[in-house]
Amino acid sequence: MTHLSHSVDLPASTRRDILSRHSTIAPIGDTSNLGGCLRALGPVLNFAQNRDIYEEGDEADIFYKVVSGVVRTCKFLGDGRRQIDAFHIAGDLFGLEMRHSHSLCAEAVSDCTVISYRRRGIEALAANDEVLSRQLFLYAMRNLARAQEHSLLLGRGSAVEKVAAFLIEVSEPMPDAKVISLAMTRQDIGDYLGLTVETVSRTFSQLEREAFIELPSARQIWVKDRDALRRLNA
Amino acid sequence: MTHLSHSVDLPASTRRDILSRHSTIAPIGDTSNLGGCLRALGPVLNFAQNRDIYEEGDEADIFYKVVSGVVRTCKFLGDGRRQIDAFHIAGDLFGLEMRHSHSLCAEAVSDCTVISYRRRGIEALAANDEVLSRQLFLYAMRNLARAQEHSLLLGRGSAVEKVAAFLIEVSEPMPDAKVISLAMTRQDIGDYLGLTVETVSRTFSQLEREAFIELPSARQIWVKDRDALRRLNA
DNA sequence: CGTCTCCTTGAATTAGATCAATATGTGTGG
DNA sequence: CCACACATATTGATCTAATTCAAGGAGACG
Repeated sequence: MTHLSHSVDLPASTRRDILSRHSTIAPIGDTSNLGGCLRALGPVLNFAQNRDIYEEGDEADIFYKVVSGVVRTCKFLGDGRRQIDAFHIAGDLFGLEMRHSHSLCAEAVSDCTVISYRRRGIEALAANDEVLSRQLFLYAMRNLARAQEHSLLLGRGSAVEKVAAFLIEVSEPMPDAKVISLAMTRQDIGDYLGLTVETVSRTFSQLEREAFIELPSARQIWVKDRDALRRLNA
Repeated sequence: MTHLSHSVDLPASTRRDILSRHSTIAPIGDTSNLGGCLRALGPVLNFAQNRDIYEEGDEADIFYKVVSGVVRTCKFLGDGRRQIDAFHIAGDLFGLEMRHSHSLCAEAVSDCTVISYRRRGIEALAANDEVLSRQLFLYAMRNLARAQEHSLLLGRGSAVEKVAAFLIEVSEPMPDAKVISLAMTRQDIGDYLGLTVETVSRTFSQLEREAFIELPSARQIWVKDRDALRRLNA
């Protein structure tokens, strides 16, 4: 569900992909049944790493589903401070809005492939399809519940609690993976958790020192004991 | 929209109500068209100040609309830290969930009156009513957009920015009111903004010193220049 | 090999938290 | 009506978690 995770193999792959090609099967994610209702509606698009998919304020007549790679949706303050709302992985929908302009922007964390859908299309369908319209409602409610959970973390969590929650979140969709490959930078993680890069880095080091995780490389994380991490969150 | 605001006159009014009886007309709030679809379904309930309406984990077969007074919905961490998700005023819906247990708890900030609805009822109606099901979707999306906006504040805002945003939020539904009566304590405001009571109090004092607001009493706030406050948020 | 981006670590700083004391206000019971 | 108790608010003094500033290090790529 709009989770954050590692990059997966890409059609237009660059050299950097070879390194992050750990190719675990991507989970279905947020879309669940909604995905079924939407199959084969739109064209496929590719975005290179760090490319904007859309900006805040852009017309929101199209929304997207991630096929591969990772997408971040975020908001900015006037002076450039950024808050990442969510990381989206294969199967997740993003960019579906109520208003006709986007309230967040979307950027490619890694090179990625997405499918686009016309919003008018889904609205027309939903009007005659009670299953689809229920799925739409559930989609929004699921994201809402997620946002509320994240608010608790942002408002009341310590740095350790935030990072621990992040690690649980990224490791959840792949419970059997020994090592998780992160597609995002420390800066991204900081902007997701309301921390600075330095604090994220220090907290990773601390968790490694305290034997909760191991860091074979900066972007590779071995979560040694997920339950112990979970216990860090009160 | 799930806003925070002053207490209004109550059926079972206590002495304290007489003091906060500034009786501005309560705005329609979050419900908008959804309200129309739901008229006259459930019984009316009264809750005294600080009473629980439901707790996190309770069965979510009923949801509510505020008739008068203010309700807070919140989450807790194991050690008692609290994050208030929203304050709900007259016209706002709360407690409508996707799962069959509540993911937040709801408490009466002031004495309040609410109407209850059966969830099964609305689900049955929505299946045959495309207008209602669209309203439900929009209701969820509106709350989602609100939660995302709030995350930016929680994750990246300073104390002054948070308090300023809060003041704008409470004063928005009553643009003509000279003085706003707050139903909630400094603790409530702190738990909404991810701050301590002391920081909220200090920030109020600071904003008064800097002439953005005036505080005739702790719960009465005169927002002297809303646009100036807005400029505090980058 | 040099450059660039990302990451880590250390030292100094600070915004906000914590601790503590006082004030204000409201409701209670004599 | 006053005296007291209890909630809530304010303010000051300290402390600390996280930020900021600064310096290196480690990959990745041309």
